[in-house]
Amino acid sequence: MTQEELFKKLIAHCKEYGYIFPSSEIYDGLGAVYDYGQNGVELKNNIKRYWWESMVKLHENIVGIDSAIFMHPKIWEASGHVDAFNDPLIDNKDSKKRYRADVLIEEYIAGIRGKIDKEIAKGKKKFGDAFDETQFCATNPNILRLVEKMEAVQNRMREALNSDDLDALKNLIIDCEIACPVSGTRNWTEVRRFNLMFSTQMGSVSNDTNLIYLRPETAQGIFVNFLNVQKTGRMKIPFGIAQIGKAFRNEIVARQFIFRMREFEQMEMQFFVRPGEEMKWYEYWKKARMAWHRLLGFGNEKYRFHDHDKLAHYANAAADVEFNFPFGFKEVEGIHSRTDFDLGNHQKFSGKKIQYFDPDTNENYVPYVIETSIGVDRMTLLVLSASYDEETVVKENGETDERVVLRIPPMLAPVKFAVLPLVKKDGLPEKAREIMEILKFEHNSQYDEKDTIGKRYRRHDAIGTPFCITVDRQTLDDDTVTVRHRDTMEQERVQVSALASTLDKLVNMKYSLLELSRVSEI
RNA sequence: GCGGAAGUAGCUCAGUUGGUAGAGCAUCAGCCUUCCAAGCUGAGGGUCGCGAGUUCGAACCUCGUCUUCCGCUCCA
Repeated sequence: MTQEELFKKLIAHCKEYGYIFPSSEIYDGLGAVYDYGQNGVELKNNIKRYWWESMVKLHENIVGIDSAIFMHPKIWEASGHVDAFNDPLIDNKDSKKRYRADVLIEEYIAGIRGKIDKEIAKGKKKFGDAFDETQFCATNPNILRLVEKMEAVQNRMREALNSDDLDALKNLIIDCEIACPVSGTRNWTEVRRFNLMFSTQMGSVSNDTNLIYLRPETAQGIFVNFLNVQKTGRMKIPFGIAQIGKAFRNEIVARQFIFRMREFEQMEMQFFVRPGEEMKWYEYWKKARMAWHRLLGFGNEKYRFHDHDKLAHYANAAADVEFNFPFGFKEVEGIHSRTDFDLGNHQKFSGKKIQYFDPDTNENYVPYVIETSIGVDRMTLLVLSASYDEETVVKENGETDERVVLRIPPMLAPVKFAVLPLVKKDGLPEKAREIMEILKFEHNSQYDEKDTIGKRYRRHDAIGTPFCITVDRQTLDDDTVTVRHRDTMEQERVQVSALASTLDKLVNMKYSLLELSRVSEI
């Protein structure tokens, strides 16, 4: 089976077993929007809890917040999103390549500048020591012509960008005879502007409304609350603020199931540090985050770091945690050293002093920030794709059979226990209900008496239930049940009175967190 | 956005040169009772993605449109 087939099967499985549905499906769906079903929401909540507790519960210097999706429009100017997320784009119809229209023109201008430099170099060679660059440029006809052309192009571009005239940009590209570097043709589409931020209006009176953006990332909610949290929580640097929440990006291309959605959920933690110490903490968080991933036990070889060469406008170091999805190694989490860019810019744009007085150094400064930012939906997809397995089982009579099993780490599984009476008579259902009444207060449990026991086991394999507890006639005699393990299909007999405590060790998240706190110590 | 592939029951898919829809599994009810999915009986469920066009007649042909998957690009 190819990875592509596997991915398609996974998507079908997610729908069939109540994990993930296309949004608005009865109306033909809505592009790149998905809903989580009865099992998906449990898995997603467990992932969020694993993250939140590993951050907020295990670190006494990390606290959480929950900031609003609507924020003051100026925040997105300060963060750089208004500029960075608002590109004029143009496609070459032959090569199918997409470019930023202004970048194409900038490159063209750079080309002219190169020609001018060449002319100057020629002049230098010709006149030697007597060469006067200013004089030369003011008189050389070739240079004068090139400069005039360059300035004309620059002016036209500036004018077009300032007046938001996309047709003028297109015309400029046509007039300059700019060709696609790949195809070499000048077969261009219209210039279009893609604002990656969703917007809406705030205020109900139409002529008195403000344009409000849906946040494209949760991080800014943390930065603008830096002082609130630092002061009210009496936080001392280094400390972190964590947040889980929805963010929205109007992606041009949103695909690959829940990997890239227009509405998505992030788990972000901004860690504030003393300037100059950021690289130490950057390394710390790279290590700590990788440990968090690896503890899930999907195999260390499925993860790798991708260090960025080209950095975003806010960062001085950045790495991605990549996971080997069915469609290749892709980013699931980013760890960024954001310097003082965000807090500094908010200080500038808001006019409020956003600084920290460090009692150890007796200094006031704008803290540096290390960010860890992970996509909840991507993490959910990671768990599902890593857990999905089609296993060939050999039956007692020698025949082979296939079972589909989601090997979700027990602490993340939507349903922990299934309580099953072997048959639907002789008081077994009643006994099973009794056990159910105990277990349902411990962990998410399901009762099922329909169909043969084998069918029920397979049904729970398919949704990833780690343990099936089967009540048989022997249970009525000695108060023991069979515990059937999802991964090995092995069974053991356990006293009903010991059931909750025995199984708790296998499914309770706290044991994993304990393990994590050991491995992340530096 | 452009190109490629696809869309028929909850799922996987049949459906002949155009003649008003089928199977298996699943679901529900009942019978049976057996620790690894296929025992028996019965039932429900589809305006064939949507909209036009051609035709006496369209799941099938034509056009448009929507959605999904793959490639290009970006990112959590």
